[in-house]
Amino acid sequence: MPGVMNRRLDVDALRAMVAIDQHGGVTRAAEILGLSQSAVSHKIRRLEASLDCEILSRKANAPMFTTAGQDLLGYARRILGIHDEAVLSLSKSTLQGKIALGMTEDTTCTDLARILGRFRRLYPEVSVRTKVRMSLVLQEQLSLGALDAAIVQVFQHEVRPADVLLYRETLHWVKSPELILRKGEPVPFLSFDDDCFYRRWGLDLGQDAGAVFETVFECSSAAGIIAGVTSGLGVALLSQRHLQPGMEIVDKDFPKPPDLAYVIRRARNSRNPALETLVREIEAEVRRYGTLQIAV
Amino acid sequence: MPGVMNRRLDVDALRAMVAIDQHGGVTRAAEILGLSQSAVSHKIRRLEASLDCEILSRKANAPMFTTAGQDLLGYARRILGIHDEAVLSLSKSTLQGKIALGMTEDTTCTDLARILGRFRRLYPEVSVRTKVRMSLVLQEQLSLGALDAAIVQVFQHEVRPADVLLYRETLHWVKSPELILRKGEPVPFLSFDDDCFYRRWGLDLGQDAGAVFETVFECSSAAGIIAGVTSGLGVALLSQRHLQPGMEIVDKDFPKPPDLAYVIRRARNSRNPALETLVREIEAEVRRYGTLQIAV
DNA sequence: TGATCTCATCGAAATTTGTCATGTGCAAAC
DNA sequence: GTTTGCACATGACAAATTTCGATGAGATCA
Repeated sequence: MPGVMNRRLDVDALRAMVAIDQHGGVTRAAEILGLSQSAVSHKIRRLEASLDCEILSRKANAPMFTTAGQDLLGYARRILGIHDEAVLSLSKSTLQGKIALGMTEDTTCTDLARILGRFRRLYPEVSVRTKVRMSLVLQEQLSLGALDAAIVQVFQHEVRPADVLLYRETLHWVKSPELILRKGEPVPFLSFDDDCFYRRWGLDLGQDAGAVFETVFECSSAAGIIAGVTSGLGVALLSQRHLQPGMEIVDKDFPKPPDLAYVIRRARNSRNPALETLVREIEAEVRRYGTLQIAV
Repeated sequence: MPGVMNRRLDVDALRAMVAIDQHGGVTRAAEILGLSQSAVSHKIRRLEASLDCEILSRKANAPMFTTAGQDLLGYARRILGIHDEAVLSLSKSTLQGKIALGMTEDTTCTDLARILGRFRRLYPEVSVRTKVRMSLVLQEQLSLGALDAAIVQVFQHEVRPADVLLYRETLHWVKSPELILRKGEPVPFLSFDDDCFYRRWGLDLGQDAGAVFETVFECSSAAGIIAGVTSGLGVALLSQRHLQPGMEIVDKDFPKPPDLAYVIRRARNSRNPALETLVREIEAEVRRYGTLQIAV
């Protein structure tokens, strides 16, 4: 049995435990942490060896964590809380200035509010003003210099080297099971408004693949599109996060849409240390929790 | 500047910081932690690089820690407190049994009481009985099997492989500045009683080196010897911890005594898991705080 | 000035961590 | 029953990090 002196809990291993709990497994936690599945497995193994007790249950139909694992999770959260507070506190510098940050409706959520709130407490001399618009508008305002940075959706292949990738999403074709699509007839399409770049991709699709799309409903909010789908009004393109239990995925009937990427995009020639710090904070938080929770 | 994601504070580096603060320097902290001085120096350097701020002040006549370093010390203590509690809590097992522990008067202190108190709370089924005796008595009782373990003083060269070394001490020859030693006359010697192994070494010295020692005062407590020295009654051998501001160190006038070691010594054939756990707890605590504080 | 002490730095050895490939177990589908 | 897919574990090894010992640099004291 290792002596007490040999028992040192690695902060990153504790963070891995919390990620496993948060995301429901070793493999998903590994993705979030940017490690391989086996690295995370090794970390847990090393914790278990160090403490000489089991943390994850290896039995079927058992909770993921053992009782000891649950106890350690509690300690882990406390340690990580102080650790992260220490890191933030000591990183505090005399940053100042103004930041104009854009975001889309579906990234306007409590997670981001918490990030911004903490940022304000740490850097009271920095003023952050946020604008909520759709992605194409945000991109235009970036190029006009009206925004310093924005969290936008782009297609995976449109990600730029200077973008900070937050996470990716898959788009799905969805409809209600009660909606019957007849061959040879135009497909009723539920569309976000002109500023949604999904819509353009969907309409271009109508020409390229021979399928005919008829826009029967336009709405600028995801909630509206979701309601339209569940009412059986038509077919829509929705990201994975927006899927509802009663929806039918009909990806096989239509061309596969490219993956989406959520990125922080900065205005060109932006050399603002405060902005860099904010970007880093947002990136770190997303890395820890995986996504920015949807507001729906 | 490193992103927030790269900032991970190593628990052992934080522990090194606390040891530096506690013991007044990198070199002493390294001894306590069982590392080389350069390893501790590297640890601090890595913390500083990770946080991109200075922790130790490298200026003369400045406090050891910078302001940021002081802040981080506070966090470090909180993190280590939770960390160590987690380790102890998860190590709790169904230990039981009886332990007879011996200790010398000068290790009977609040530190050890705290250790024993915590041990009792974690392992309520284990009964610990303590006896306070001088080192030679304790060693005899160990060999008789009357004790399971004891914290004893031995000369450095008498440390056994199975002993758990807690810390070392230097012995000094001391007297009061008002005591004048005349050449050719016997040296007045203040002696612990027959059970103190210092005394035997000191009397043997009288034969080996030609100096003549005359025992003018016997006392079994360190406090008594200290009082005799400060009263100018004679010369005594005292450990570093017992030195008082008004004492004059006269090491150059007498042969250099061997260093002392405080060890946990176990009875032979002792195979008690509870005892092993207690030994590890004591060892860990001493490693964290350096010494067991004197009771004087 | 020389001696001593403390911490920093360098080069290399030792240790730890992460990756890749593969193994193992379980559940679902056929 | 077999096959397939998914999740985590394990082994070998490379990469990264930490530690050691030697030495350098600076400060202090006699």
